[in-house]
Amino acid sequence: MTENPRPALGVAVKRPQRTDARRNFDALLSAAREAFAEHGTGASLEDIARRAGVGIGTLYRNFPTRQDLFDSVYLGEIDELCAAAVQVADLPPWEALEAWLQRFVEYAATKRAIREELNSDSEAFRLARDAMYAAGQPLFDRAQEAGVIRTDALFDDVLRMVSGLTGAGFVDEEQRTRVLQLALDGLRPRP
Amino acid sequence: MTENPRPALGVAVKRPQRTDARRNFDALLSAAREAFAEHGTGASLEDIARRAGVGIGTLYRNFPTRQDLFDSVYLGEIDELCAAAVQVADLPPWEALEAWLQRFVEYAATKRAIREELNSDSEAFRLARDAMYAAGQPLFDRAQEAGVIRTDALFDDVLRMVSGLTGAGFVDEEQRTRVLQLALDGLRPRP
DNA sequence: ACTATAGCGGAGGGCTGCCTCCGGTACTAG
DNA sequence: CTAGTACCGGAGGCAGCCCTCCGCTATAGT
Repeated sequence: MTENPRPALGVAVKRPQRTDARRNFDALLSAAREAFAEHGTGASLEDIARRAGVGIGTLYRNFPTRQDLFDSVYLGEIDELCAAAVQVADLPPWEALEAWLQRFVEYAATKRAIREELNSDSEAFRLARDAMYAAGQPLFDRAQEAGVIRTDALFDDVLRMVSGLTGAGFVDEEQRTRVLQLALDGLRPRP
Repeated sequence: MTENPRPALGVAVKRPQRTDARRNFDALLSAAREAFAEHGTGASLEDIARRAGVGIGTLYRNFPTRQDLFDSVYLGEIDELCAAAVQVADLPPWEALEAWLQRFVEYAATKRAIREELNSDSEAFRLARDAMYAAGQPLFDRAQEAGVIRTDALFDDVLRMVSGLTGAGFVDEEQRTRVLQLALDGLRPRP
């Protein structure tokens, strides 16, 4: 799960060579994932090191800045999300877009830090946003050309709408799905 | 603007008697409003005191806990928002609901702290949520009875959807309005 | 087995924020 | 004007976080 060496979105921190070092590296990554999800962007680095059962020095050696750690945790996942866009490509236009967005919300809903950062203008997240656009725009265009999305809607509108929904704190998964569908129905052409 | 003594939502901190003390009290409130909007719930209290040109002791005397300050800043405003629900009551059902929600988004969009807290389960914000429900539900019901809102939508869905949109970070006010309208269109009955 | 070295970890200095406490200030009533 | 007191403000103790530095340890190649 964490040992995937894929060069996510071009921003990378190199994984150490020695086996013990790799174990620590992975433990840090997974501790950070937890902490960021729980406390958002500002999670304590010392706490992350503690969770990982590792000295604070080890954290800093692997990830010199908070941003490095943050990027390592999330960019890979965003990458996967983008990849999911091609997996839905064989569905009908509307269903494909819907499925992808649903997956996006599902993913982001539990990641407080992602939500905080999504609207920020940090370097790495500009990349992430761009990637999301590159992945989603074709789905959107296809649906629009097929006439199942009103012509006055922009993909940017949709993405931001869905980003917002992501942080809305629903009572359960079911409501989340329901509301997303409600909102997406607003995209259909009015008769 | 800040000298309104209305007992907002029942949670209150009493405003001091002496004129100089009242000046400080108001200065704190307005500094806090700024700071909370800017840095969210975790804004530094010492910074707020500084902005208000007041000693930290004065802040703590007036607002013993962060929550007290927070409540004093926001509950009054929420109260106003609820009051706005009756002001739109003479519009047609759909337009009334739309206008009220639009106003809600407009208000909350600039208040980072509100967004953070809206989904929390803090005591005071349960009150606020309840008040919002009491204010908005009638608008919603009326629209639903008038047949301009699909029957499978719940008011809770709508409120959460709109809460979410509130934190979506749009490029400009125009986009915010547009997206909200898009999302709300999803509430209309499908032909 | 042995050694060179990649990697470890936590002590420590600096910083910021929280909150209390109390000597001093300045308003207001008379 | 004066006295009583409501109110001020910041020094100071505590806590948590950031980040660096360096003596020690465990690994990997021979």
